[in-house]
Amino acid sequence: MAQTARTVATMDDVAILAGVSRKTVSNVLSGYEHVSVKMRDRVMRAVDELHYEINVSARNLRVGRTRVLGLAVPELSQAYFAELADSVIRAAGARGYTVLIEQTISDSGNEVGAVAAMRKHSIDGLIYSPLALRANDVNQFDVEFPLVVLGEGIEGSRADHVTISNVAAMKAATTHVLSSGRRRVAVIGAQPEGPVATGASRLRGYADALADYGIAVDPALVMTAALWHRTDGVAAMDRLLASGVDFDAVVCFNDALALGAMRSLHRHGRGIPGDVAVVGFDDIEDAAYSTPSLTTVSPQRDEIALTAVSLLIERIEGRAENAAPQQIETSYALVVRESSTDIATL
Amino acid sequence: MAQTARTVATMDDVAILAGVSRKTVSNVLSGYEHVSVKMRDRVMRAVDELHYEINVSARNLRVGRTRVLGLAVPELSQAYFAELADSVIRAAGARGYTVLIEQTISDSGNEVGAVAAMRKHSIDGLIYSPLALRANDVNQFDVEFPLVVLGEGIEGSRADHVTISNVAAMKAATTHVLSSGRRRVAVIGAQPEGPVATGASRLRGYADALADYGIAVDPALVMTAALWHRTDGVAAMDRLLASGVDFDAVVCFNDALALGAMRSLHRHGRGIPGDVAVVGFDDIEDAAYSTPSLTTVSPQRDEIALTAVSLLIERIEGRAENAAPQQIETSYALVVRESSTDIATL
DNA sequence: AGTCAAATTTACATCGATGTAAATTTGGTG
DNA sequence: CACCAAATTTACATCGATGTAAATTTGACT
Repeated sequence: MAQTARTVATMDDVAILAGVSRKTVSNVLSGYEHVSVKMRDRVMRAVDELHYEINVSARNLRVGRTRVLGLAVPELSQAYFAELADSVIRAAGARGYTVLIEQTISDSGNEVGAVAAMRKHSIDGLIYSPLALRANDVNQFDVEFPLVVLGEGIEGSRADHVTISNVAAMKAATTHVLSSGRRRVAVIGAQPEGPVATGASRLRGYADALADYGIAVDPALVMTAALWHRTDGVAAMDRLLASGVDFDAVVCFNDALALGAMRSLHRHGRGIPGDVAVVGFDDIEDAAYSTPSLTTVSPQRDEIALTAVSLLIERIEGRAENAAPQQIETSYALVVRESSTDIATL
Repeated sequence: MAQTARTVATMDDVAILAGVSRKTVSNVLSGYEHVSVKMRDRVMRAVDELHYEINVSARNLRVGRTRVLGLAVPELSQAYFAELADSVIRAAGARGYTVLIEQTISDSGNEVGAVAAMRKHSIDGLIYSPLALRANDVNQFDVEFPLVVLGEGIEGSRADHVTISNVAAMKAATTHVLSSGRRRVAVIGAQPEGPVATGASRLRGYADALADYGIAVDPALVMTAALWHRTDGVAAMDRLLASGVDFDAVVCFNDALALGAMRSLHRHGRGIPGDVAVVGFDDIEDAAYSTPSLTTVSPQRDEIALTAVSLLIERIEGRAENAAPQQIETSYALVVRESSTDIATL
């Protein structure tokens, strides 16, 4: 019987052993306040003796809630999303919720709608971190349960949005390299298929920073990347180098792109930061350990996770039932490391 | 009402609309074979019309299963575990199961037992990937549901174990640097608090390789690391360099340690692979993109995940109820990259 | 001691799907 | 056309916990 599930005590068993009714046991366990100390002790003793654990399915069925939050991310193997998931799991755990992770890339249905249908009864709400949002993605958001989207709000969205200040953060990153005297600043990560929320904002932050220095955006320095994986960063930098255009810095829309770009630069014998300064975005763990270490924009992951989880739980537990959709901006910090400073930091 | 959960159709509603009994609907949906085509169509039309989705809690309560697998890993933010989780989620998904991830580090109870109690009714089985196992951890494994442990089996364990061939893999890695003529091979990752399964095996693989070359293990070259994070790799290499001992290669028990070690070497002006060859273990994504790229042992993550999920589901669905605990070794491959070859690969 | 309100416990229906076993329909045969 | 077996559908109890409302106990106060 080593691996066979044993029969497990039910609330009735506890009640019988304690010599009370089932409801009394339920009251004790759910912390109902008007229960005598004597009763509570008696019941708890029975609970301990039987190693009783509540049957979640039964409670869920009765209450209509599961205390499970969905988290939909493109794929966990991308460091940013893994670290985000880590934070979300902790934040949810602290509030007594567990997290079910969906990977939206290469799962059959890669839209919220699909997740929504599948999970209608198994999650109380969903935190959705899309790769990129387009204007007409709004209708995806019309789902059966509360939804918090990580990323900029889009016109007409009825979901809550939690996002870093993309324009300001990217502007700060770009200004950082400009302030060290560099003037030919390339950018990697623009979306090839037209503007989408996050990418568009980061591009604007880049342009704004240049504008402050009286520099016009040079289209030859704007590299697109369909996805934001390392390999796309390598490809983009390869193209940039092949084009022969002159540049002395590159700001990337995420760290994976930046690490890929550094890989390409290294292979082509360009010095970092001597020939080219590199800046990323996300502050994934690798950024601190790459060679050279990567200057990057650090979003406060824990803050994002906590905010998203709180918002979601408010909606779920009905305290914010009819409140208008919220759009919350979280803070960021520019972490300067070796890839953008000519003087070694250590 | 934007964010309020609406009332949702039940199986009874479908039955009424289709003009049949509830059980007939259930039969159609669960794929019972003796259902007329006419009936099936009629029911499915009603299902579509009402956008009916089955209530998982109710089904779980009735069948006593949840079709949810637990996955306990130390922390998702470590690339290896994130990539593993990715694979497990896909493998489980293909079998119609979903995955609930537990992080065992810094969650209140960091033992399987704790997970077990909490999740008794919410998961059908657990895949446990411990950081390190000691002999007396076996008693943790006496839980209410099927358990598959990722890592070497330990004496007396009644769980199934799925593991890479640690001795062989580490021996191959060590032999690789020896075969290129290096003779002073350091190792990072030995467990300071006495031997535990995985670390002990990898250390043995290292020693075996040296033995084949007639070299004795030099304790001065064996560096411990309490955890296997990048920062521990940095610390270990710092200590090694500070000790002044001579070495021309280092094999590490995982990639994070190796990347940390490379970071330290780089900072101290040692060339890789010129002065020191570096080899890791795990083949996380960063390994391919580090500078220089990292030679490492690649466990077949998908194979591990698939094997673990299959074993677990066999136990859950009762087809292997009383079979003896299994111990399955999965394959590995040595991926040679720049960090161990003097001739640049690209 | 008698009353009444508050405190506490109890009985019972209910959440939604499924297994069992009985009831009914369908179809093939002689 | 009657009859039996096979195919299909139906009724009903059940999984385990919780909310409602009624029943009972407790206790304060006159």
